[in-house]
Amino acid sequence: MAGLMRVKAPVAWRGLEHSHRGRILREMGGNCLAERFGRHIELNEHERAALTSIEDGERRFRRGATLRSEQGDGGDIFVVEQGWIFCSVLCEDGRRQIIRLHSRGDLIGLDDLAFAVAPDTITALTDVTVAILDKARLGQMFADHPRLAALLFAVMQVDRVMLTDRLVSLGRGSALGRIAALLLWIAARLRLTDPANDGAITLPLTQEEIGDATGLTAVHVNRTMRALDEQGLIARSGGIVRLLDEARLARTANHVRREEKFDLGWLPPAR
Amino acid sequence: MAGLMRVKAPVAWRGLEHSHRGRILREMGGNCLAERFGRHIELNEHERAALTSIEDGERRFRRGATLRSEQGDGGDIFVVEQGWIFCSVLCEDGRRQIIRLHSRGDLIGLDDLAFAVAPDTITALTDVTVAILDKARLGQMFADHPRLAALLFAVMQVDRVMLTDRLVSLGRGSALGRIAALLLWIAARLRLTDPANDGAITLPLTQEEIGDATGLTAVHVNRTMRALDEQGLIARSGGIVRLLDEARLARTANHVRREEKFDLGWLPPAR
DNA sequence: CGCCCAATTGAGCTTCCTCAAAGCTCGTGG
DNA sequence: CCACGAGCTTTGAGGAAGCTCAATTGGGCG
Repeated sequence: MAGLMRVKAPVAWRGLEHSHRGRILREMGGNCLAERFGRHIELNEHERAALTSIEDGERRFRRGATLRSEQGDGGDIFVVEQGWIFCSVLCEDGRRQIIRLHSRGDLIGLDDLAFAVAPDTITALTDVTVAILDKARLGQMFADHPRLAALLFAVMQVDRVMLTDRLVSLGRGSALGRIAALLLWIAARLRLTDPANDGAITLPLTQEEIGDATGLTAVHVNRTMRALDEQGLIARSGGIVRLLDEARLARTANHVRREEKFDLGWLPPAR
Repeated sequence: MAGLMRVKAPVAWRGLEHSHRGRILREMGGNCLAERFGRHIELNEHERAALTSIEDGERRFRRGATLRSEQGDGGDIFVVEQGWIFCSVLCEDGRRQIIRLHSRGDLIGLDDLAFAVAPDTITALTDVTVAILDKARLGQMFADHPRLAALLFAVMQVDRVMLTDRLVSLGRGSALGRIAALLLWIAARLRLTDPANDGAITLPLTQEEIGDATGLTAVHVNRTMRALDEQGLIARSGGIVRLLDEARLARTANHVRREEKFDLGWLPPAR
C-alpha cells in the first residue's frame, strides 16, 4: 500500500526527461512546425524554409513558469519543442480549470490573433523548450504559402475537436470516466513520439493538477485513482501509471478514438 | 405560479421568428460570410465576390432535422443564415452533451476539413436556413485571398475561446453558474443582431436541452431556474426569460466578457 | 534532522441525480 | 367547440457522487 501513487511532480518530469532524454535530444533542434505539418503532407523546399523562417528564436522555461497570463494583453505565439505545457483559467473562488495540455509540436497562444486580452494562462508543467513564432511572418505565410495556411487551418481543427471531447467528458462523465479519459489521452500523446509505448505513463501531473484538469477535487482524484487501481484498470507505482486494460478504460471514459485522417483534397496547390 | 416557465420549444422559435421577423428578413439573402467578415475588416470588391462564390446554394431544415450525424463520414460545411443550430455528442448511456449553439454568421462543420468521421451531430434547434459551402472553393480562397484566409483563421479562434469558456463553466461551475453562463451567452448572441435587446430572451431551448448543454438533468435545470428566479436574477413568463441583474448573473457564472477586439495587424495585404 | 510538498484516509455534508407523479399548453380530431 | 393526446414543466422523496475539513504518512531536499 505504502509507496503507491507517489507522483511527486518534480520527480515525474525528471523521470520523463531521463527515460526519454536520448530520443528527445535527437528530435530537438529540428523545425517543430515542419515536423508537425510533415505528418500530413509532403513539404517542398520552399515550404520547409518558410516554416523555419516563422520560428523566431527559442526559449526555455522552468516548471511552474508562466508563459502568458490571463491578465496580460496577449503576447507571443509558441510551438512546444520539448516538455509539457498547460493552459488554465482561474476562477473567482481560487479554483482552477486546466483547459488543455500541450506537448511537442503543439501551437499555443493563437488566441492572441483575435483577442486583446488572453483567455487563459499558459504555464510550464515541466521544464520546457518552446520556439517563438513571429506573428507578421505567420501572416506572410498566408500570402506566400496558401497550402501551408490551409493545412494550418486543418490542424487547428484537431485542437478544436479535442476541446469538444473534453467538453463531453466534463459535462457527462463520472469521476472515473474523466480520469480514464485523461489517462488515455496522455497515453495517445506519448505514442505520437514513442509509438512503442506500452501504456506506461510517467505522469507529469500532480493529483491536484489532475483534479484541475478534470474538474474534480484532489482528494476525489486520489480516491478515484485508487478505484481504477482496485478495478484492475491501471497499476500505479512510484509516479508511473500503467494502463492495464485500455479497452475497458475507453469504455468507462466514453472514449472515441480519433484518427487524424485528414481529408486534404481541398488544399490549394503548393507554391 | 402556474404559467411560469412555459418554454415550449416550438412556441419559442415561432415566437422568435415572429418578434424578429422583420429584421431577419431584411438581413437575409445577403452574403452571410461577407457580413461576418465585414465585422472585422473592410472588404474590397474582389474579396466580397470571392466570399459569395464560396457559398454554394441554400438549404432549409425544420426543427429537429439532422444536418450531419456523428456516424456519417463527414459532409458539408455550412454557414447559418437564420435560426439556431446545435452540435451535440451522444454518450453510450443515451445521455447527450450539447457542445455549442450557433446562430447567424457561424461556420459549422469545419471539422470535416480534418477528420474523416464527424466528431459531433449537427441538429436544427429551430427551423433554419443555411448556406452550403464548397470545400474546394474554400481551398481556392486560401490561394486567391490570403487576407480572407488569415481572417477566417482569426475568426476560428473566437469559436475556440468559446469552447474554452464552456469548459471552465462545466468543469468548475455550479448548476446556478452554468445556467447563468448559458443565459448570458445567449443574450450576448442576440445582441449581436439586435444591440437594443434589453435582456429579454425568447429561449429557443427546452429545459431538457438546457440540461444537455450544461451537463445537468432536466429536473435540476428546472429547480435551478426557479432558484435564479427566486433570487431575482431572472424573471420567467411564457417562454421568455428576462435577465434582471446581469452583473450578479455574471458573477455567479464566473463570466468573462470577451470583447472581440481583433489585433489584425499581422494580416497580409488584400488582393 | 527537520521541513515541505504531495499523497492518503476518515467523517460528515452538499449538490445533483433518479424515479415517479402531476399539471399546463397546444394541436388535433371528432 | 370540446375532449384527448403529446410534449414540457413542475414538484416530491430518497439516494449517490463528489466536496470540505482535518489529520496522517512518505519522500526528497536543504
